[in-house]
Amino acid sequence: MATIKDVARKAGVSTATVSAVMNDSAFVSPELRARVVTAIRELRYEPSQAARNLRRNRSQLIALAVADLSNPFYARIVWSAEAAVAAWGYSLVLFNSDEKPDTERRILSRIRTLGCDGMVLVPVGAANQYQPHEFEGIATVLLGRSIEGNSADTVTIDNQAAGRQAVDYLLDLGHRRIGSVTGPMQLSTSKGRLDGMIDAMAARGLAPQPGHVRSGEFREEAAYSVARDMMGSPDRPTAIYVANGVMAIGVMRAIADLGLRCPQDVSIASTDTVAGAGGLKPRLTRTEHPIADMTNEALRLLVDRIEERGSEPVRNIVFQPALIVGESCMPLRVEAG
Amino acid sequence: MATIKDVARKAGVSTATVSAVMNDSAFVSPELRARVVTAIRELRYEPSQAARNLRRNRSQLIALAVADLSNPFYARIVWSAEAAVAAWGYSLVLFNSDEKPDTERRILSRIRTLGCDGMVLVPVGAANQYQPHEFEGIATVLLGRSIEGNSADTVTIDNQAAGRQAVDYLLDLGHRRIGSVTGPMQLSTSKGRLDGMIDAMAARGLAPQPGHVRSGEFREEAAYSVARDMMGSPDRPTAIYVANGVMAIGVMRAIADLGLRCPQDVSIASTDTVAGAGGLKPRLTRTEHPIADMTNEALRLLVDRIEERGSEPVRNIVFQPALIVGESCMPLRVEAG
DNA sequence: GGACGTTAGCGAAACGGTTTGCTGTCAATG
DNA sequence: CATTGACAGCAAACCGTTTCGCTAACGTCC
Repeated sequence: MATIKDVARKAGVSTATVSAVMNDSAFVSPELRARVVTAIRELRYEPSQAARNLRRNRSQLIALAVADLSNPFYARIVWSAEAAVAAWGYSLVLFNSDEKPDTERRILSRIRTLGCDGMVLVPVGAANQYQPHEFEGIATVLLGRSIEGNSADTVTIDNQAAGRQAVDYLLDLGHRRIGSVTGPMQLSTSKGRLDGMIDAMAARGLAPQPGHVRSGEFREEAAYSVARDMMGSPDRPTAIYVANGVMAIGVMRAIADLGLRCPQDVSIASTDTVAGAGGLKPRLTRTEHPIADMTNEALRLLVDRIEERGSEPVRNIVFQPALIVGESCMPLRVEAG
Repeated sequence: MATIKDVARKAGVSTATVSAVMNDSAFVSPELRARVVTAIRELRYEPSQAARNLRRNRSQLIALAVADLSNPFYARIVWSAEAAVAAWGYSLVLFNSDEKPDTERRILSRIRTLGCDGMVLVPVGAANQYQPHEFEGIATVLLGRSIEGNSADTVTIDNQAAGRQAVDYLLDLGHRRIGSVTGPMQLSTSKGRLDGMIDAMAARGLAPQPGHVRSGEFREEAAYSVARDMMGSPDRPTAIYVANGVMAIGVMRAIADLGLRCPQDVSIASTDTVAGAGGLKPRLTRTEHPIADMTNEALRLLVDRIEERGSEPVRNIVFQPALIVGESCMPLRVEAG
């Protein structure tokens, strides 16, 4: 590996001049510049990022820590984030906390020692599990979920609106006994979506029955067993609002295994899905997030923080969900004429 | 941020001693060790990875460059790779070449300047597009696809076997007019799978009709238009072998849009799918790859190369595909008694 | 008791860049 | 002609570690 000294020697100049040429950081006469450029090409010189990092105290690395890489929703975020990070001239270091606060803690520490210039984090823990020093000295944007009391920038969706939209749709179809399969209650997303549901029902003088609201991990399996349990009883709901995409798949599987049909016997609406890349039948009625836009915005905010160093006020960007009507819902059949 | 010098001063020792304590690289008397440990804790000292990288010429970074992050197949690889990389004590830097050789070239250069200790690459170009120096001095494992003439370790599947298995299955169902929608011919995967198909047919004295073999980008849209074209003509095939998962979705969509049914009118078999996370209906008959195993193996080989420095012989690991029978194929209906 | 081996710990030289003065040159100016 | 200013380019300091080679101090053995 050629170093800057080799280039300098070959071109008959000082290393400072080579550095100036590399970075366009000072004027260099055309003649010398040409000699340097030639030497660089001939030696196939590439500057050592490590040395540069040490001196500049920068790493050109942006960390992304998502909650669950097996979830297509996060895979989609990763896709967008890679493109955005590259476009800003950084490289993406990827972490998966797998919804485990302990793993997340290790990741935060790792991000710190790697010296990443900034991080985009989808937090998985309850607000009180975070230490302030875990965020000190590193630009941070929280994506999708927020942490109460944390002073980082956030990019989220309006979860209450999502729950409200989906459940309003079910109510408009005539459903009254509506259940919900939702995520862990310590997460802002789960809580917001459920609140939205309760709002929507309350606005019509209704409330979900106690046994019809179940929460569990944001995973297909958890949703499957919860739904199977809930839908087994005779006073089962006629419609279900599911808080995320992979859970919706679990719920649909549970319903099929119970011998029920969707949408004829049970209507299903969800939030946040990318499930099945369009191939799932019936296609889910759902509220979608503008994932790519959200991710781009998160990186815009982050790069802004990294490069401005300024202490602008905290920014909380909230995106609105949009209802996408599929084939997973039907008007309530009146059971006795 | 406290440096090693601050710690040394506070503990009344030299930086060499602090370093020895940090790395357990030399014997330090219990007394001094205790003083150093205290100082480290009190100053909340964390060594600068940048300085360490410069000195050790290591970055603890492993790069993964995949061909298409929007493809669930690669998303699955990313998931496995993140876990494996973390388990080996490295961090994952992720790149997406988006099937573009130019982008890939930039990525390779970026990986080099970042000083990644190694890389796992899903190559997207033809063999003659690579310069030997692009792989010099950095441990490399090619995953999924190989590059003819390249001396890196590889982890691939037996593509011919995959094509053969899938097409044999279609032949066993009685199909004779079998078509194929496959990927770009400069890729080892596309070529191998098609060869396998041709082998299987040749073994029964058959050959695909010229217009029934179409290749295009490994994308849903490309497959859609190619399939629509091929299936529009009256002598259309009764079965199609599709070379990858996202293409299979495109083909199924094309068939539905042409008013044909799968499997009643057209049987479809594919290779390499993770499509639709199990939700796709009808479920595809396909040959699957052990993606997680392949990825783990790739990282095992890579870490081995990184840490052994030895010049063991090149290793080419080939995994066997397995046929998974879904509902997308039917026996050929005899058209005239 | 001197020669010699061990060994804990230290000082200083790397590692490969960037950046800050500083120097020497040359043209313009009074 | 002496002074000044602009400016191209350089030498050296610096970033925060690791590591090599050395030095004392100490115990051992003839």
